[in-house]
Amino acid sequence: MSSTSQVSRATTKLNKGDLCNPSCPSRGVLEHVTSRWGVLIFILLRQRTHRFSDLGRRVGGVSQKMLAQTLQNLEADGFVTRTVHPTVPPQVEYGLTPIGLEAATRVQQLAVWIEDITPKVLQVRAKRVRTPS
Amino acid sequence: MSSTSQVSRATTKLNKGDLCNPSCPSRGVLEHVTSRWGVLIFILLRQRTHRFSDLGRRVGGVSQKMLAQTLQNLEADGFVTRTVHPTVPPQVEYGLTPIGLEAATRVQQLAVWIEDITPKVLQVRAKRVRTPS
DNA sequence: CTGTATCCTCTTAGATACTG
DNA sequence: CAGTATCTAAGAGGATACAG
Repeated sequence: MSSTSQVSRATTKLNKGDLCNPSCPSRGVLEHVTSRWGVLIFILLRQRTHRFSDLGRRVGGVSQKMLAQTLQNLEADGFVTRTVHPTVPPQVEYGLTPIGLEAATRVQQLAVWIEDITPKVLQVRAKRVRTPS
Repeated sequence: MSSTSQVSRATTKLNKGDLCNPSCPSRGVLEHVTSRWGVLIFILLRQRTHRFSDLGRRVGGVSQKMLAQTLQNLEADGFVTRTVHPTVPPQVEYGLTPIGLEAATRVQQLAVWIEDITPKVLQVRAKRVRTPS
């Protein structure tokens, strides 16, 4: 508990291809980006900016809590912008930073590919249900 | 439990860009591929085939249970091959199918990019800690 | 409208022990 | 070696109520 020297070195040092290391900070970033709701938020924000309730309505099955939490993570990482319009009632606009747009593009490319091959995956899954031997 | 008509229609129909729909099957596939351990397994298997304990050693922080579970998911989806060599002691070789290789390549591209921008993300996070206003 | 706070449930995931 | 089974702890996540 008291040996911090190793830890501090581990968290400040960023080795390439070190994702398999549990203390690699990139792992946290990757998990934010590829998180269940993060992916969908990226895809929606890439089309246009959205308001909070907007996102809540379009992302099927998300709760307010997880929506807020995911948005805060992505904002803290510098992917998402949060703009408060001083109107009444309050209106908050979520968008993407330049780096967020790049992330969104990459994530969506992966998502589109997944959608493309999903039929094939479903076929494979279905076959595996057959009685083996 | 007995009304299968609605469900079967929902699961067989694959609309493009329908990821926001909670019942879209692509969401499950995407979650397998981008899962915490799935990403790392893809990256390792892209280099070469690995044995079970091999993966367990190289993927930092994974338990046998999660390793087996993730591998089974990816195998059931048709991304990962599992070859049992009838030796003693038993030896099981995990590798990638053609479609798995494609997935691994895309996943790794994303991972590499994340590693690239992680320093920037850490800077943003650090700044947010400063006293606001 | 945009959240936060609380409570509560259910899944995930790790540790350990055990089997073929 | 390559898993499975079981137990348990921690966290994800949802519903509701409430605040600014």
